[in-house]
Amino acid sequence: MRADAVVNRQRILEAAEAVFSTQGVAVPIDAVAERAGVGVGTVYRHFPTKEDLFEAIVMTRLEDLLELARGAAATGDPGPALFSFLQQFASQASAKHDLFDAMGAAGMDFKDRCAESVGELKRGVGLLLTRAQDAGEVRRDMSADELIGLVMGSCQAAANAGLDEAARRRMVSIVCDGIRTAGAAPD
Amino acid sequence: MRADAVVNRQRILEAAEAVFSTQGVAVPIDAVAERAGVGVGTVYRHFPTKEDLFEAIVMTRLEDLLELARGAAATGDPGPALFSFLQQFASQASAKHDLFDAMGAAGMDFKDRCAESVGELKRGVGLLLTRAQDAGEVRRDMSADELIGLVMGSCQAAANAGLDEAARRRMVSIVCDGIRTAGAAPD
DNA sequence: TACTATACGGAACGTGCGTTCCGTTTGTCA
DNA sequence: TGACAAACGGAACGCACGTTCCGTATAGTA
Repeated sequence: MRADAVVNRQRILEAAEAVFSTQGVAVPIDAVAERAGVGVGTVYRHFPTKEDLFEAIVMTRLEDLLELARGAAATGDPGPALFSFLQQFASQASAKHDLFDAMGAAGMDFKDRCAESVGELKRGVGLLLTRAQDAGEVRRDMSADELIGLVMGSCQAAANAGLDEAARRRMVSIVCDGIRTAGAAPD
Repeated sequence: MRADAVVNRQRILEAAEAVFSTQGVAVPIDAVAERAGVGVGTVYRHFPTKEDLFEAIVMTRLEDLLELARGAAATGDPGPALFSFLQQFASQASAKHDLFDAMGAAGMDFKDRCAESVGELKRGVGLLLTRAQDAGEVRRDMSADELIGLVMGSCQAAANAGLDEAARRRMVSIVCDGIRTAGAAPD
């Protein structure tokens, strides 16, 4: 690969990361190209479709989150480990709007391609959840899907309504309190 | 207004109600026209823009919800009144996908037009909330915006993830439990 | 029944965006 | 430095969708 091609590829990835973060998947490819300082043709040589580019960005995001989940699983106290992870998850998702599109329905049919990674992340969260449930700190009548939905939903709603980070943290806290077993300390 | 025009207007409204419910605001006008059994031109004579049509549908939805909120406010026990209202709210929102678009960011700039109704609904929910807070049944460190965000977010996430009604009810229950003051009975 | 204002249908237009194409530029290597 | 493959830029294409336009059909009326 030619040297300038390597540089451009990197620039495109950085531009895409920035633009998708703030605008989500809906942003036109032209915006990515402009930000990267290249023509659209160049973007399409490196990433044959918009989905390919999006996939490249989101995959690393999902892997980071999975890493986070694994780290939490290695932490001592199951309940707090889960709650702390959920806050970090929410923080990531709020900063990177593309994650909404990746995990929810984005219109794009790229869901299939990321399905594996999303599934892996869900299993990771599931592990954290069952561990907390087995420790008796979290109610049993719920799934990882529902938990992720609650947290992602909060993030999305907070973003839509223009709420600040404090509000979002509070919303996630409410979810955490809601999944606690009655006996566990609410603080 | 001519008799056939009256009939068509009604058909268009019914078709729009049905189509927006299941597909949200993203559905093309052609789909509404086809379902109503009329041409697109006819749709546009009755509703000059897509936003006008959408507005007509969503307005009645918002009014219904406001009615629901007022009814709940007249109910005896502040806590249960709020919780029961939230479940009904969620049930409505899940059945009518356009409500997501109406209350969240829909891309469309029709938000301004419904802003008044949405604001009224928010105030209605706010009343229910403060009543429950004053009764000591719900935590004070939260706003109506956050509560609505939590419930709408749950609905949207449940819809995106293909979760069933039972899961959605559980999610809303978790939110309800999360906003309860520590002392209140979780059931 | 004949006339006219009203309403209808759907082809056509404008715009935005994903994607492709091709003439031009540039890195690489002898 | 000269030549060629690789890469570039951006105009152009195709499609989807909101909206408009106009020739045709029809409800209402005398």
